[in-house]
This record gives sequence, structure tokens and C-alpha cells, in this order.
Amino acid sequence: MQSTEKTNHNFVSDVHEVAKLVPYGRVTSYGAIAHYLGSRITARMVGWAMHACPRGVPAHRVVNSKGELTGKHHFKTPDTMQKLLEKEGHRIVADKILQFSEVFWNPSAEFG
DNA sequence: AATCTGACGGGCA
DNA sequence: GTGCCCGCCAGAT
Repeated sequence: MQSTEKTNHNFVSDVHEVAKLVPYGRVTSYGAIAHYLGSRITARMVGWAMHACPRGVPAHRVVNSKGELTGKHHFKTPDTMQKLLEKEGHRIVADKILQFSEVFWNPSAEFG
């Protein structure tokens, strides 16, 4: 059947939903969300989806696979992301979350 | 219409 | 550890 769908940015809202599931005091990565959503979604797609994250999505809890705050420039100010994370109890040095593996939250491990 | 880029990540030299 | 390449999709120029 010929689907008349032109844009499939259905995954965009999926990304936002998963991001909302990240618990307070925890963080996840773009790649983890991508893997959870399926192999056709890559970390880069997740990053792209986050540029339009609606209010209520804790975008600051999504960092790259090394725990670095690579998306901080997309917040109101470049230090907003770090501020929010520190407020949630995280330790950040040089835009990098310390003990990242201990606060990392993996959606695939929780649901899949 | 074609090309480059982007909040990324894994693999390989 | 460093550096380059590939993949995936949509938007911008």
C-alpha cells in the first residue's frame, strides 16, 4: 500500500516522551534513547529531535555517551544545563558529569 | 535540485 | 588515546 505519509517525524515525539521518563537525579544519552526507539533512529536523530523539545521535557538530562553537556548551547544560556544538573545533585567539571555511569539511566534496561 | 550540517556513536587504522 | 568514516533523517542555504 502506498502510504501517503510524507514526514515521519513521529519519532520526534517518541524522543520527547522517553526524555520525560528520565528520573530526577538521573541522566541518559542520545544514543541510549536512539537504541531504545529502534535501529533506524540514530543518536543524531535524537539530537535533532531535541531542538524542538516542548516545555516539560528535561532536556538537560540528556547528554552524550561520555557524559558531556554537548547540548548546553541550546539552552537559554550556556550554563543553564549545568546549573540544572548541579541542582539535581550532579557534579560537573569541564562540562562533563562525574561518575556518569552511576547516574546513567538506560530506557532499554528499564523497559526492554 | 544538490550539498552540507547537526544536541551522536560505534568501528577501525 | 587520536583521527577518520559511515549511518540515519530533516532542515537550511
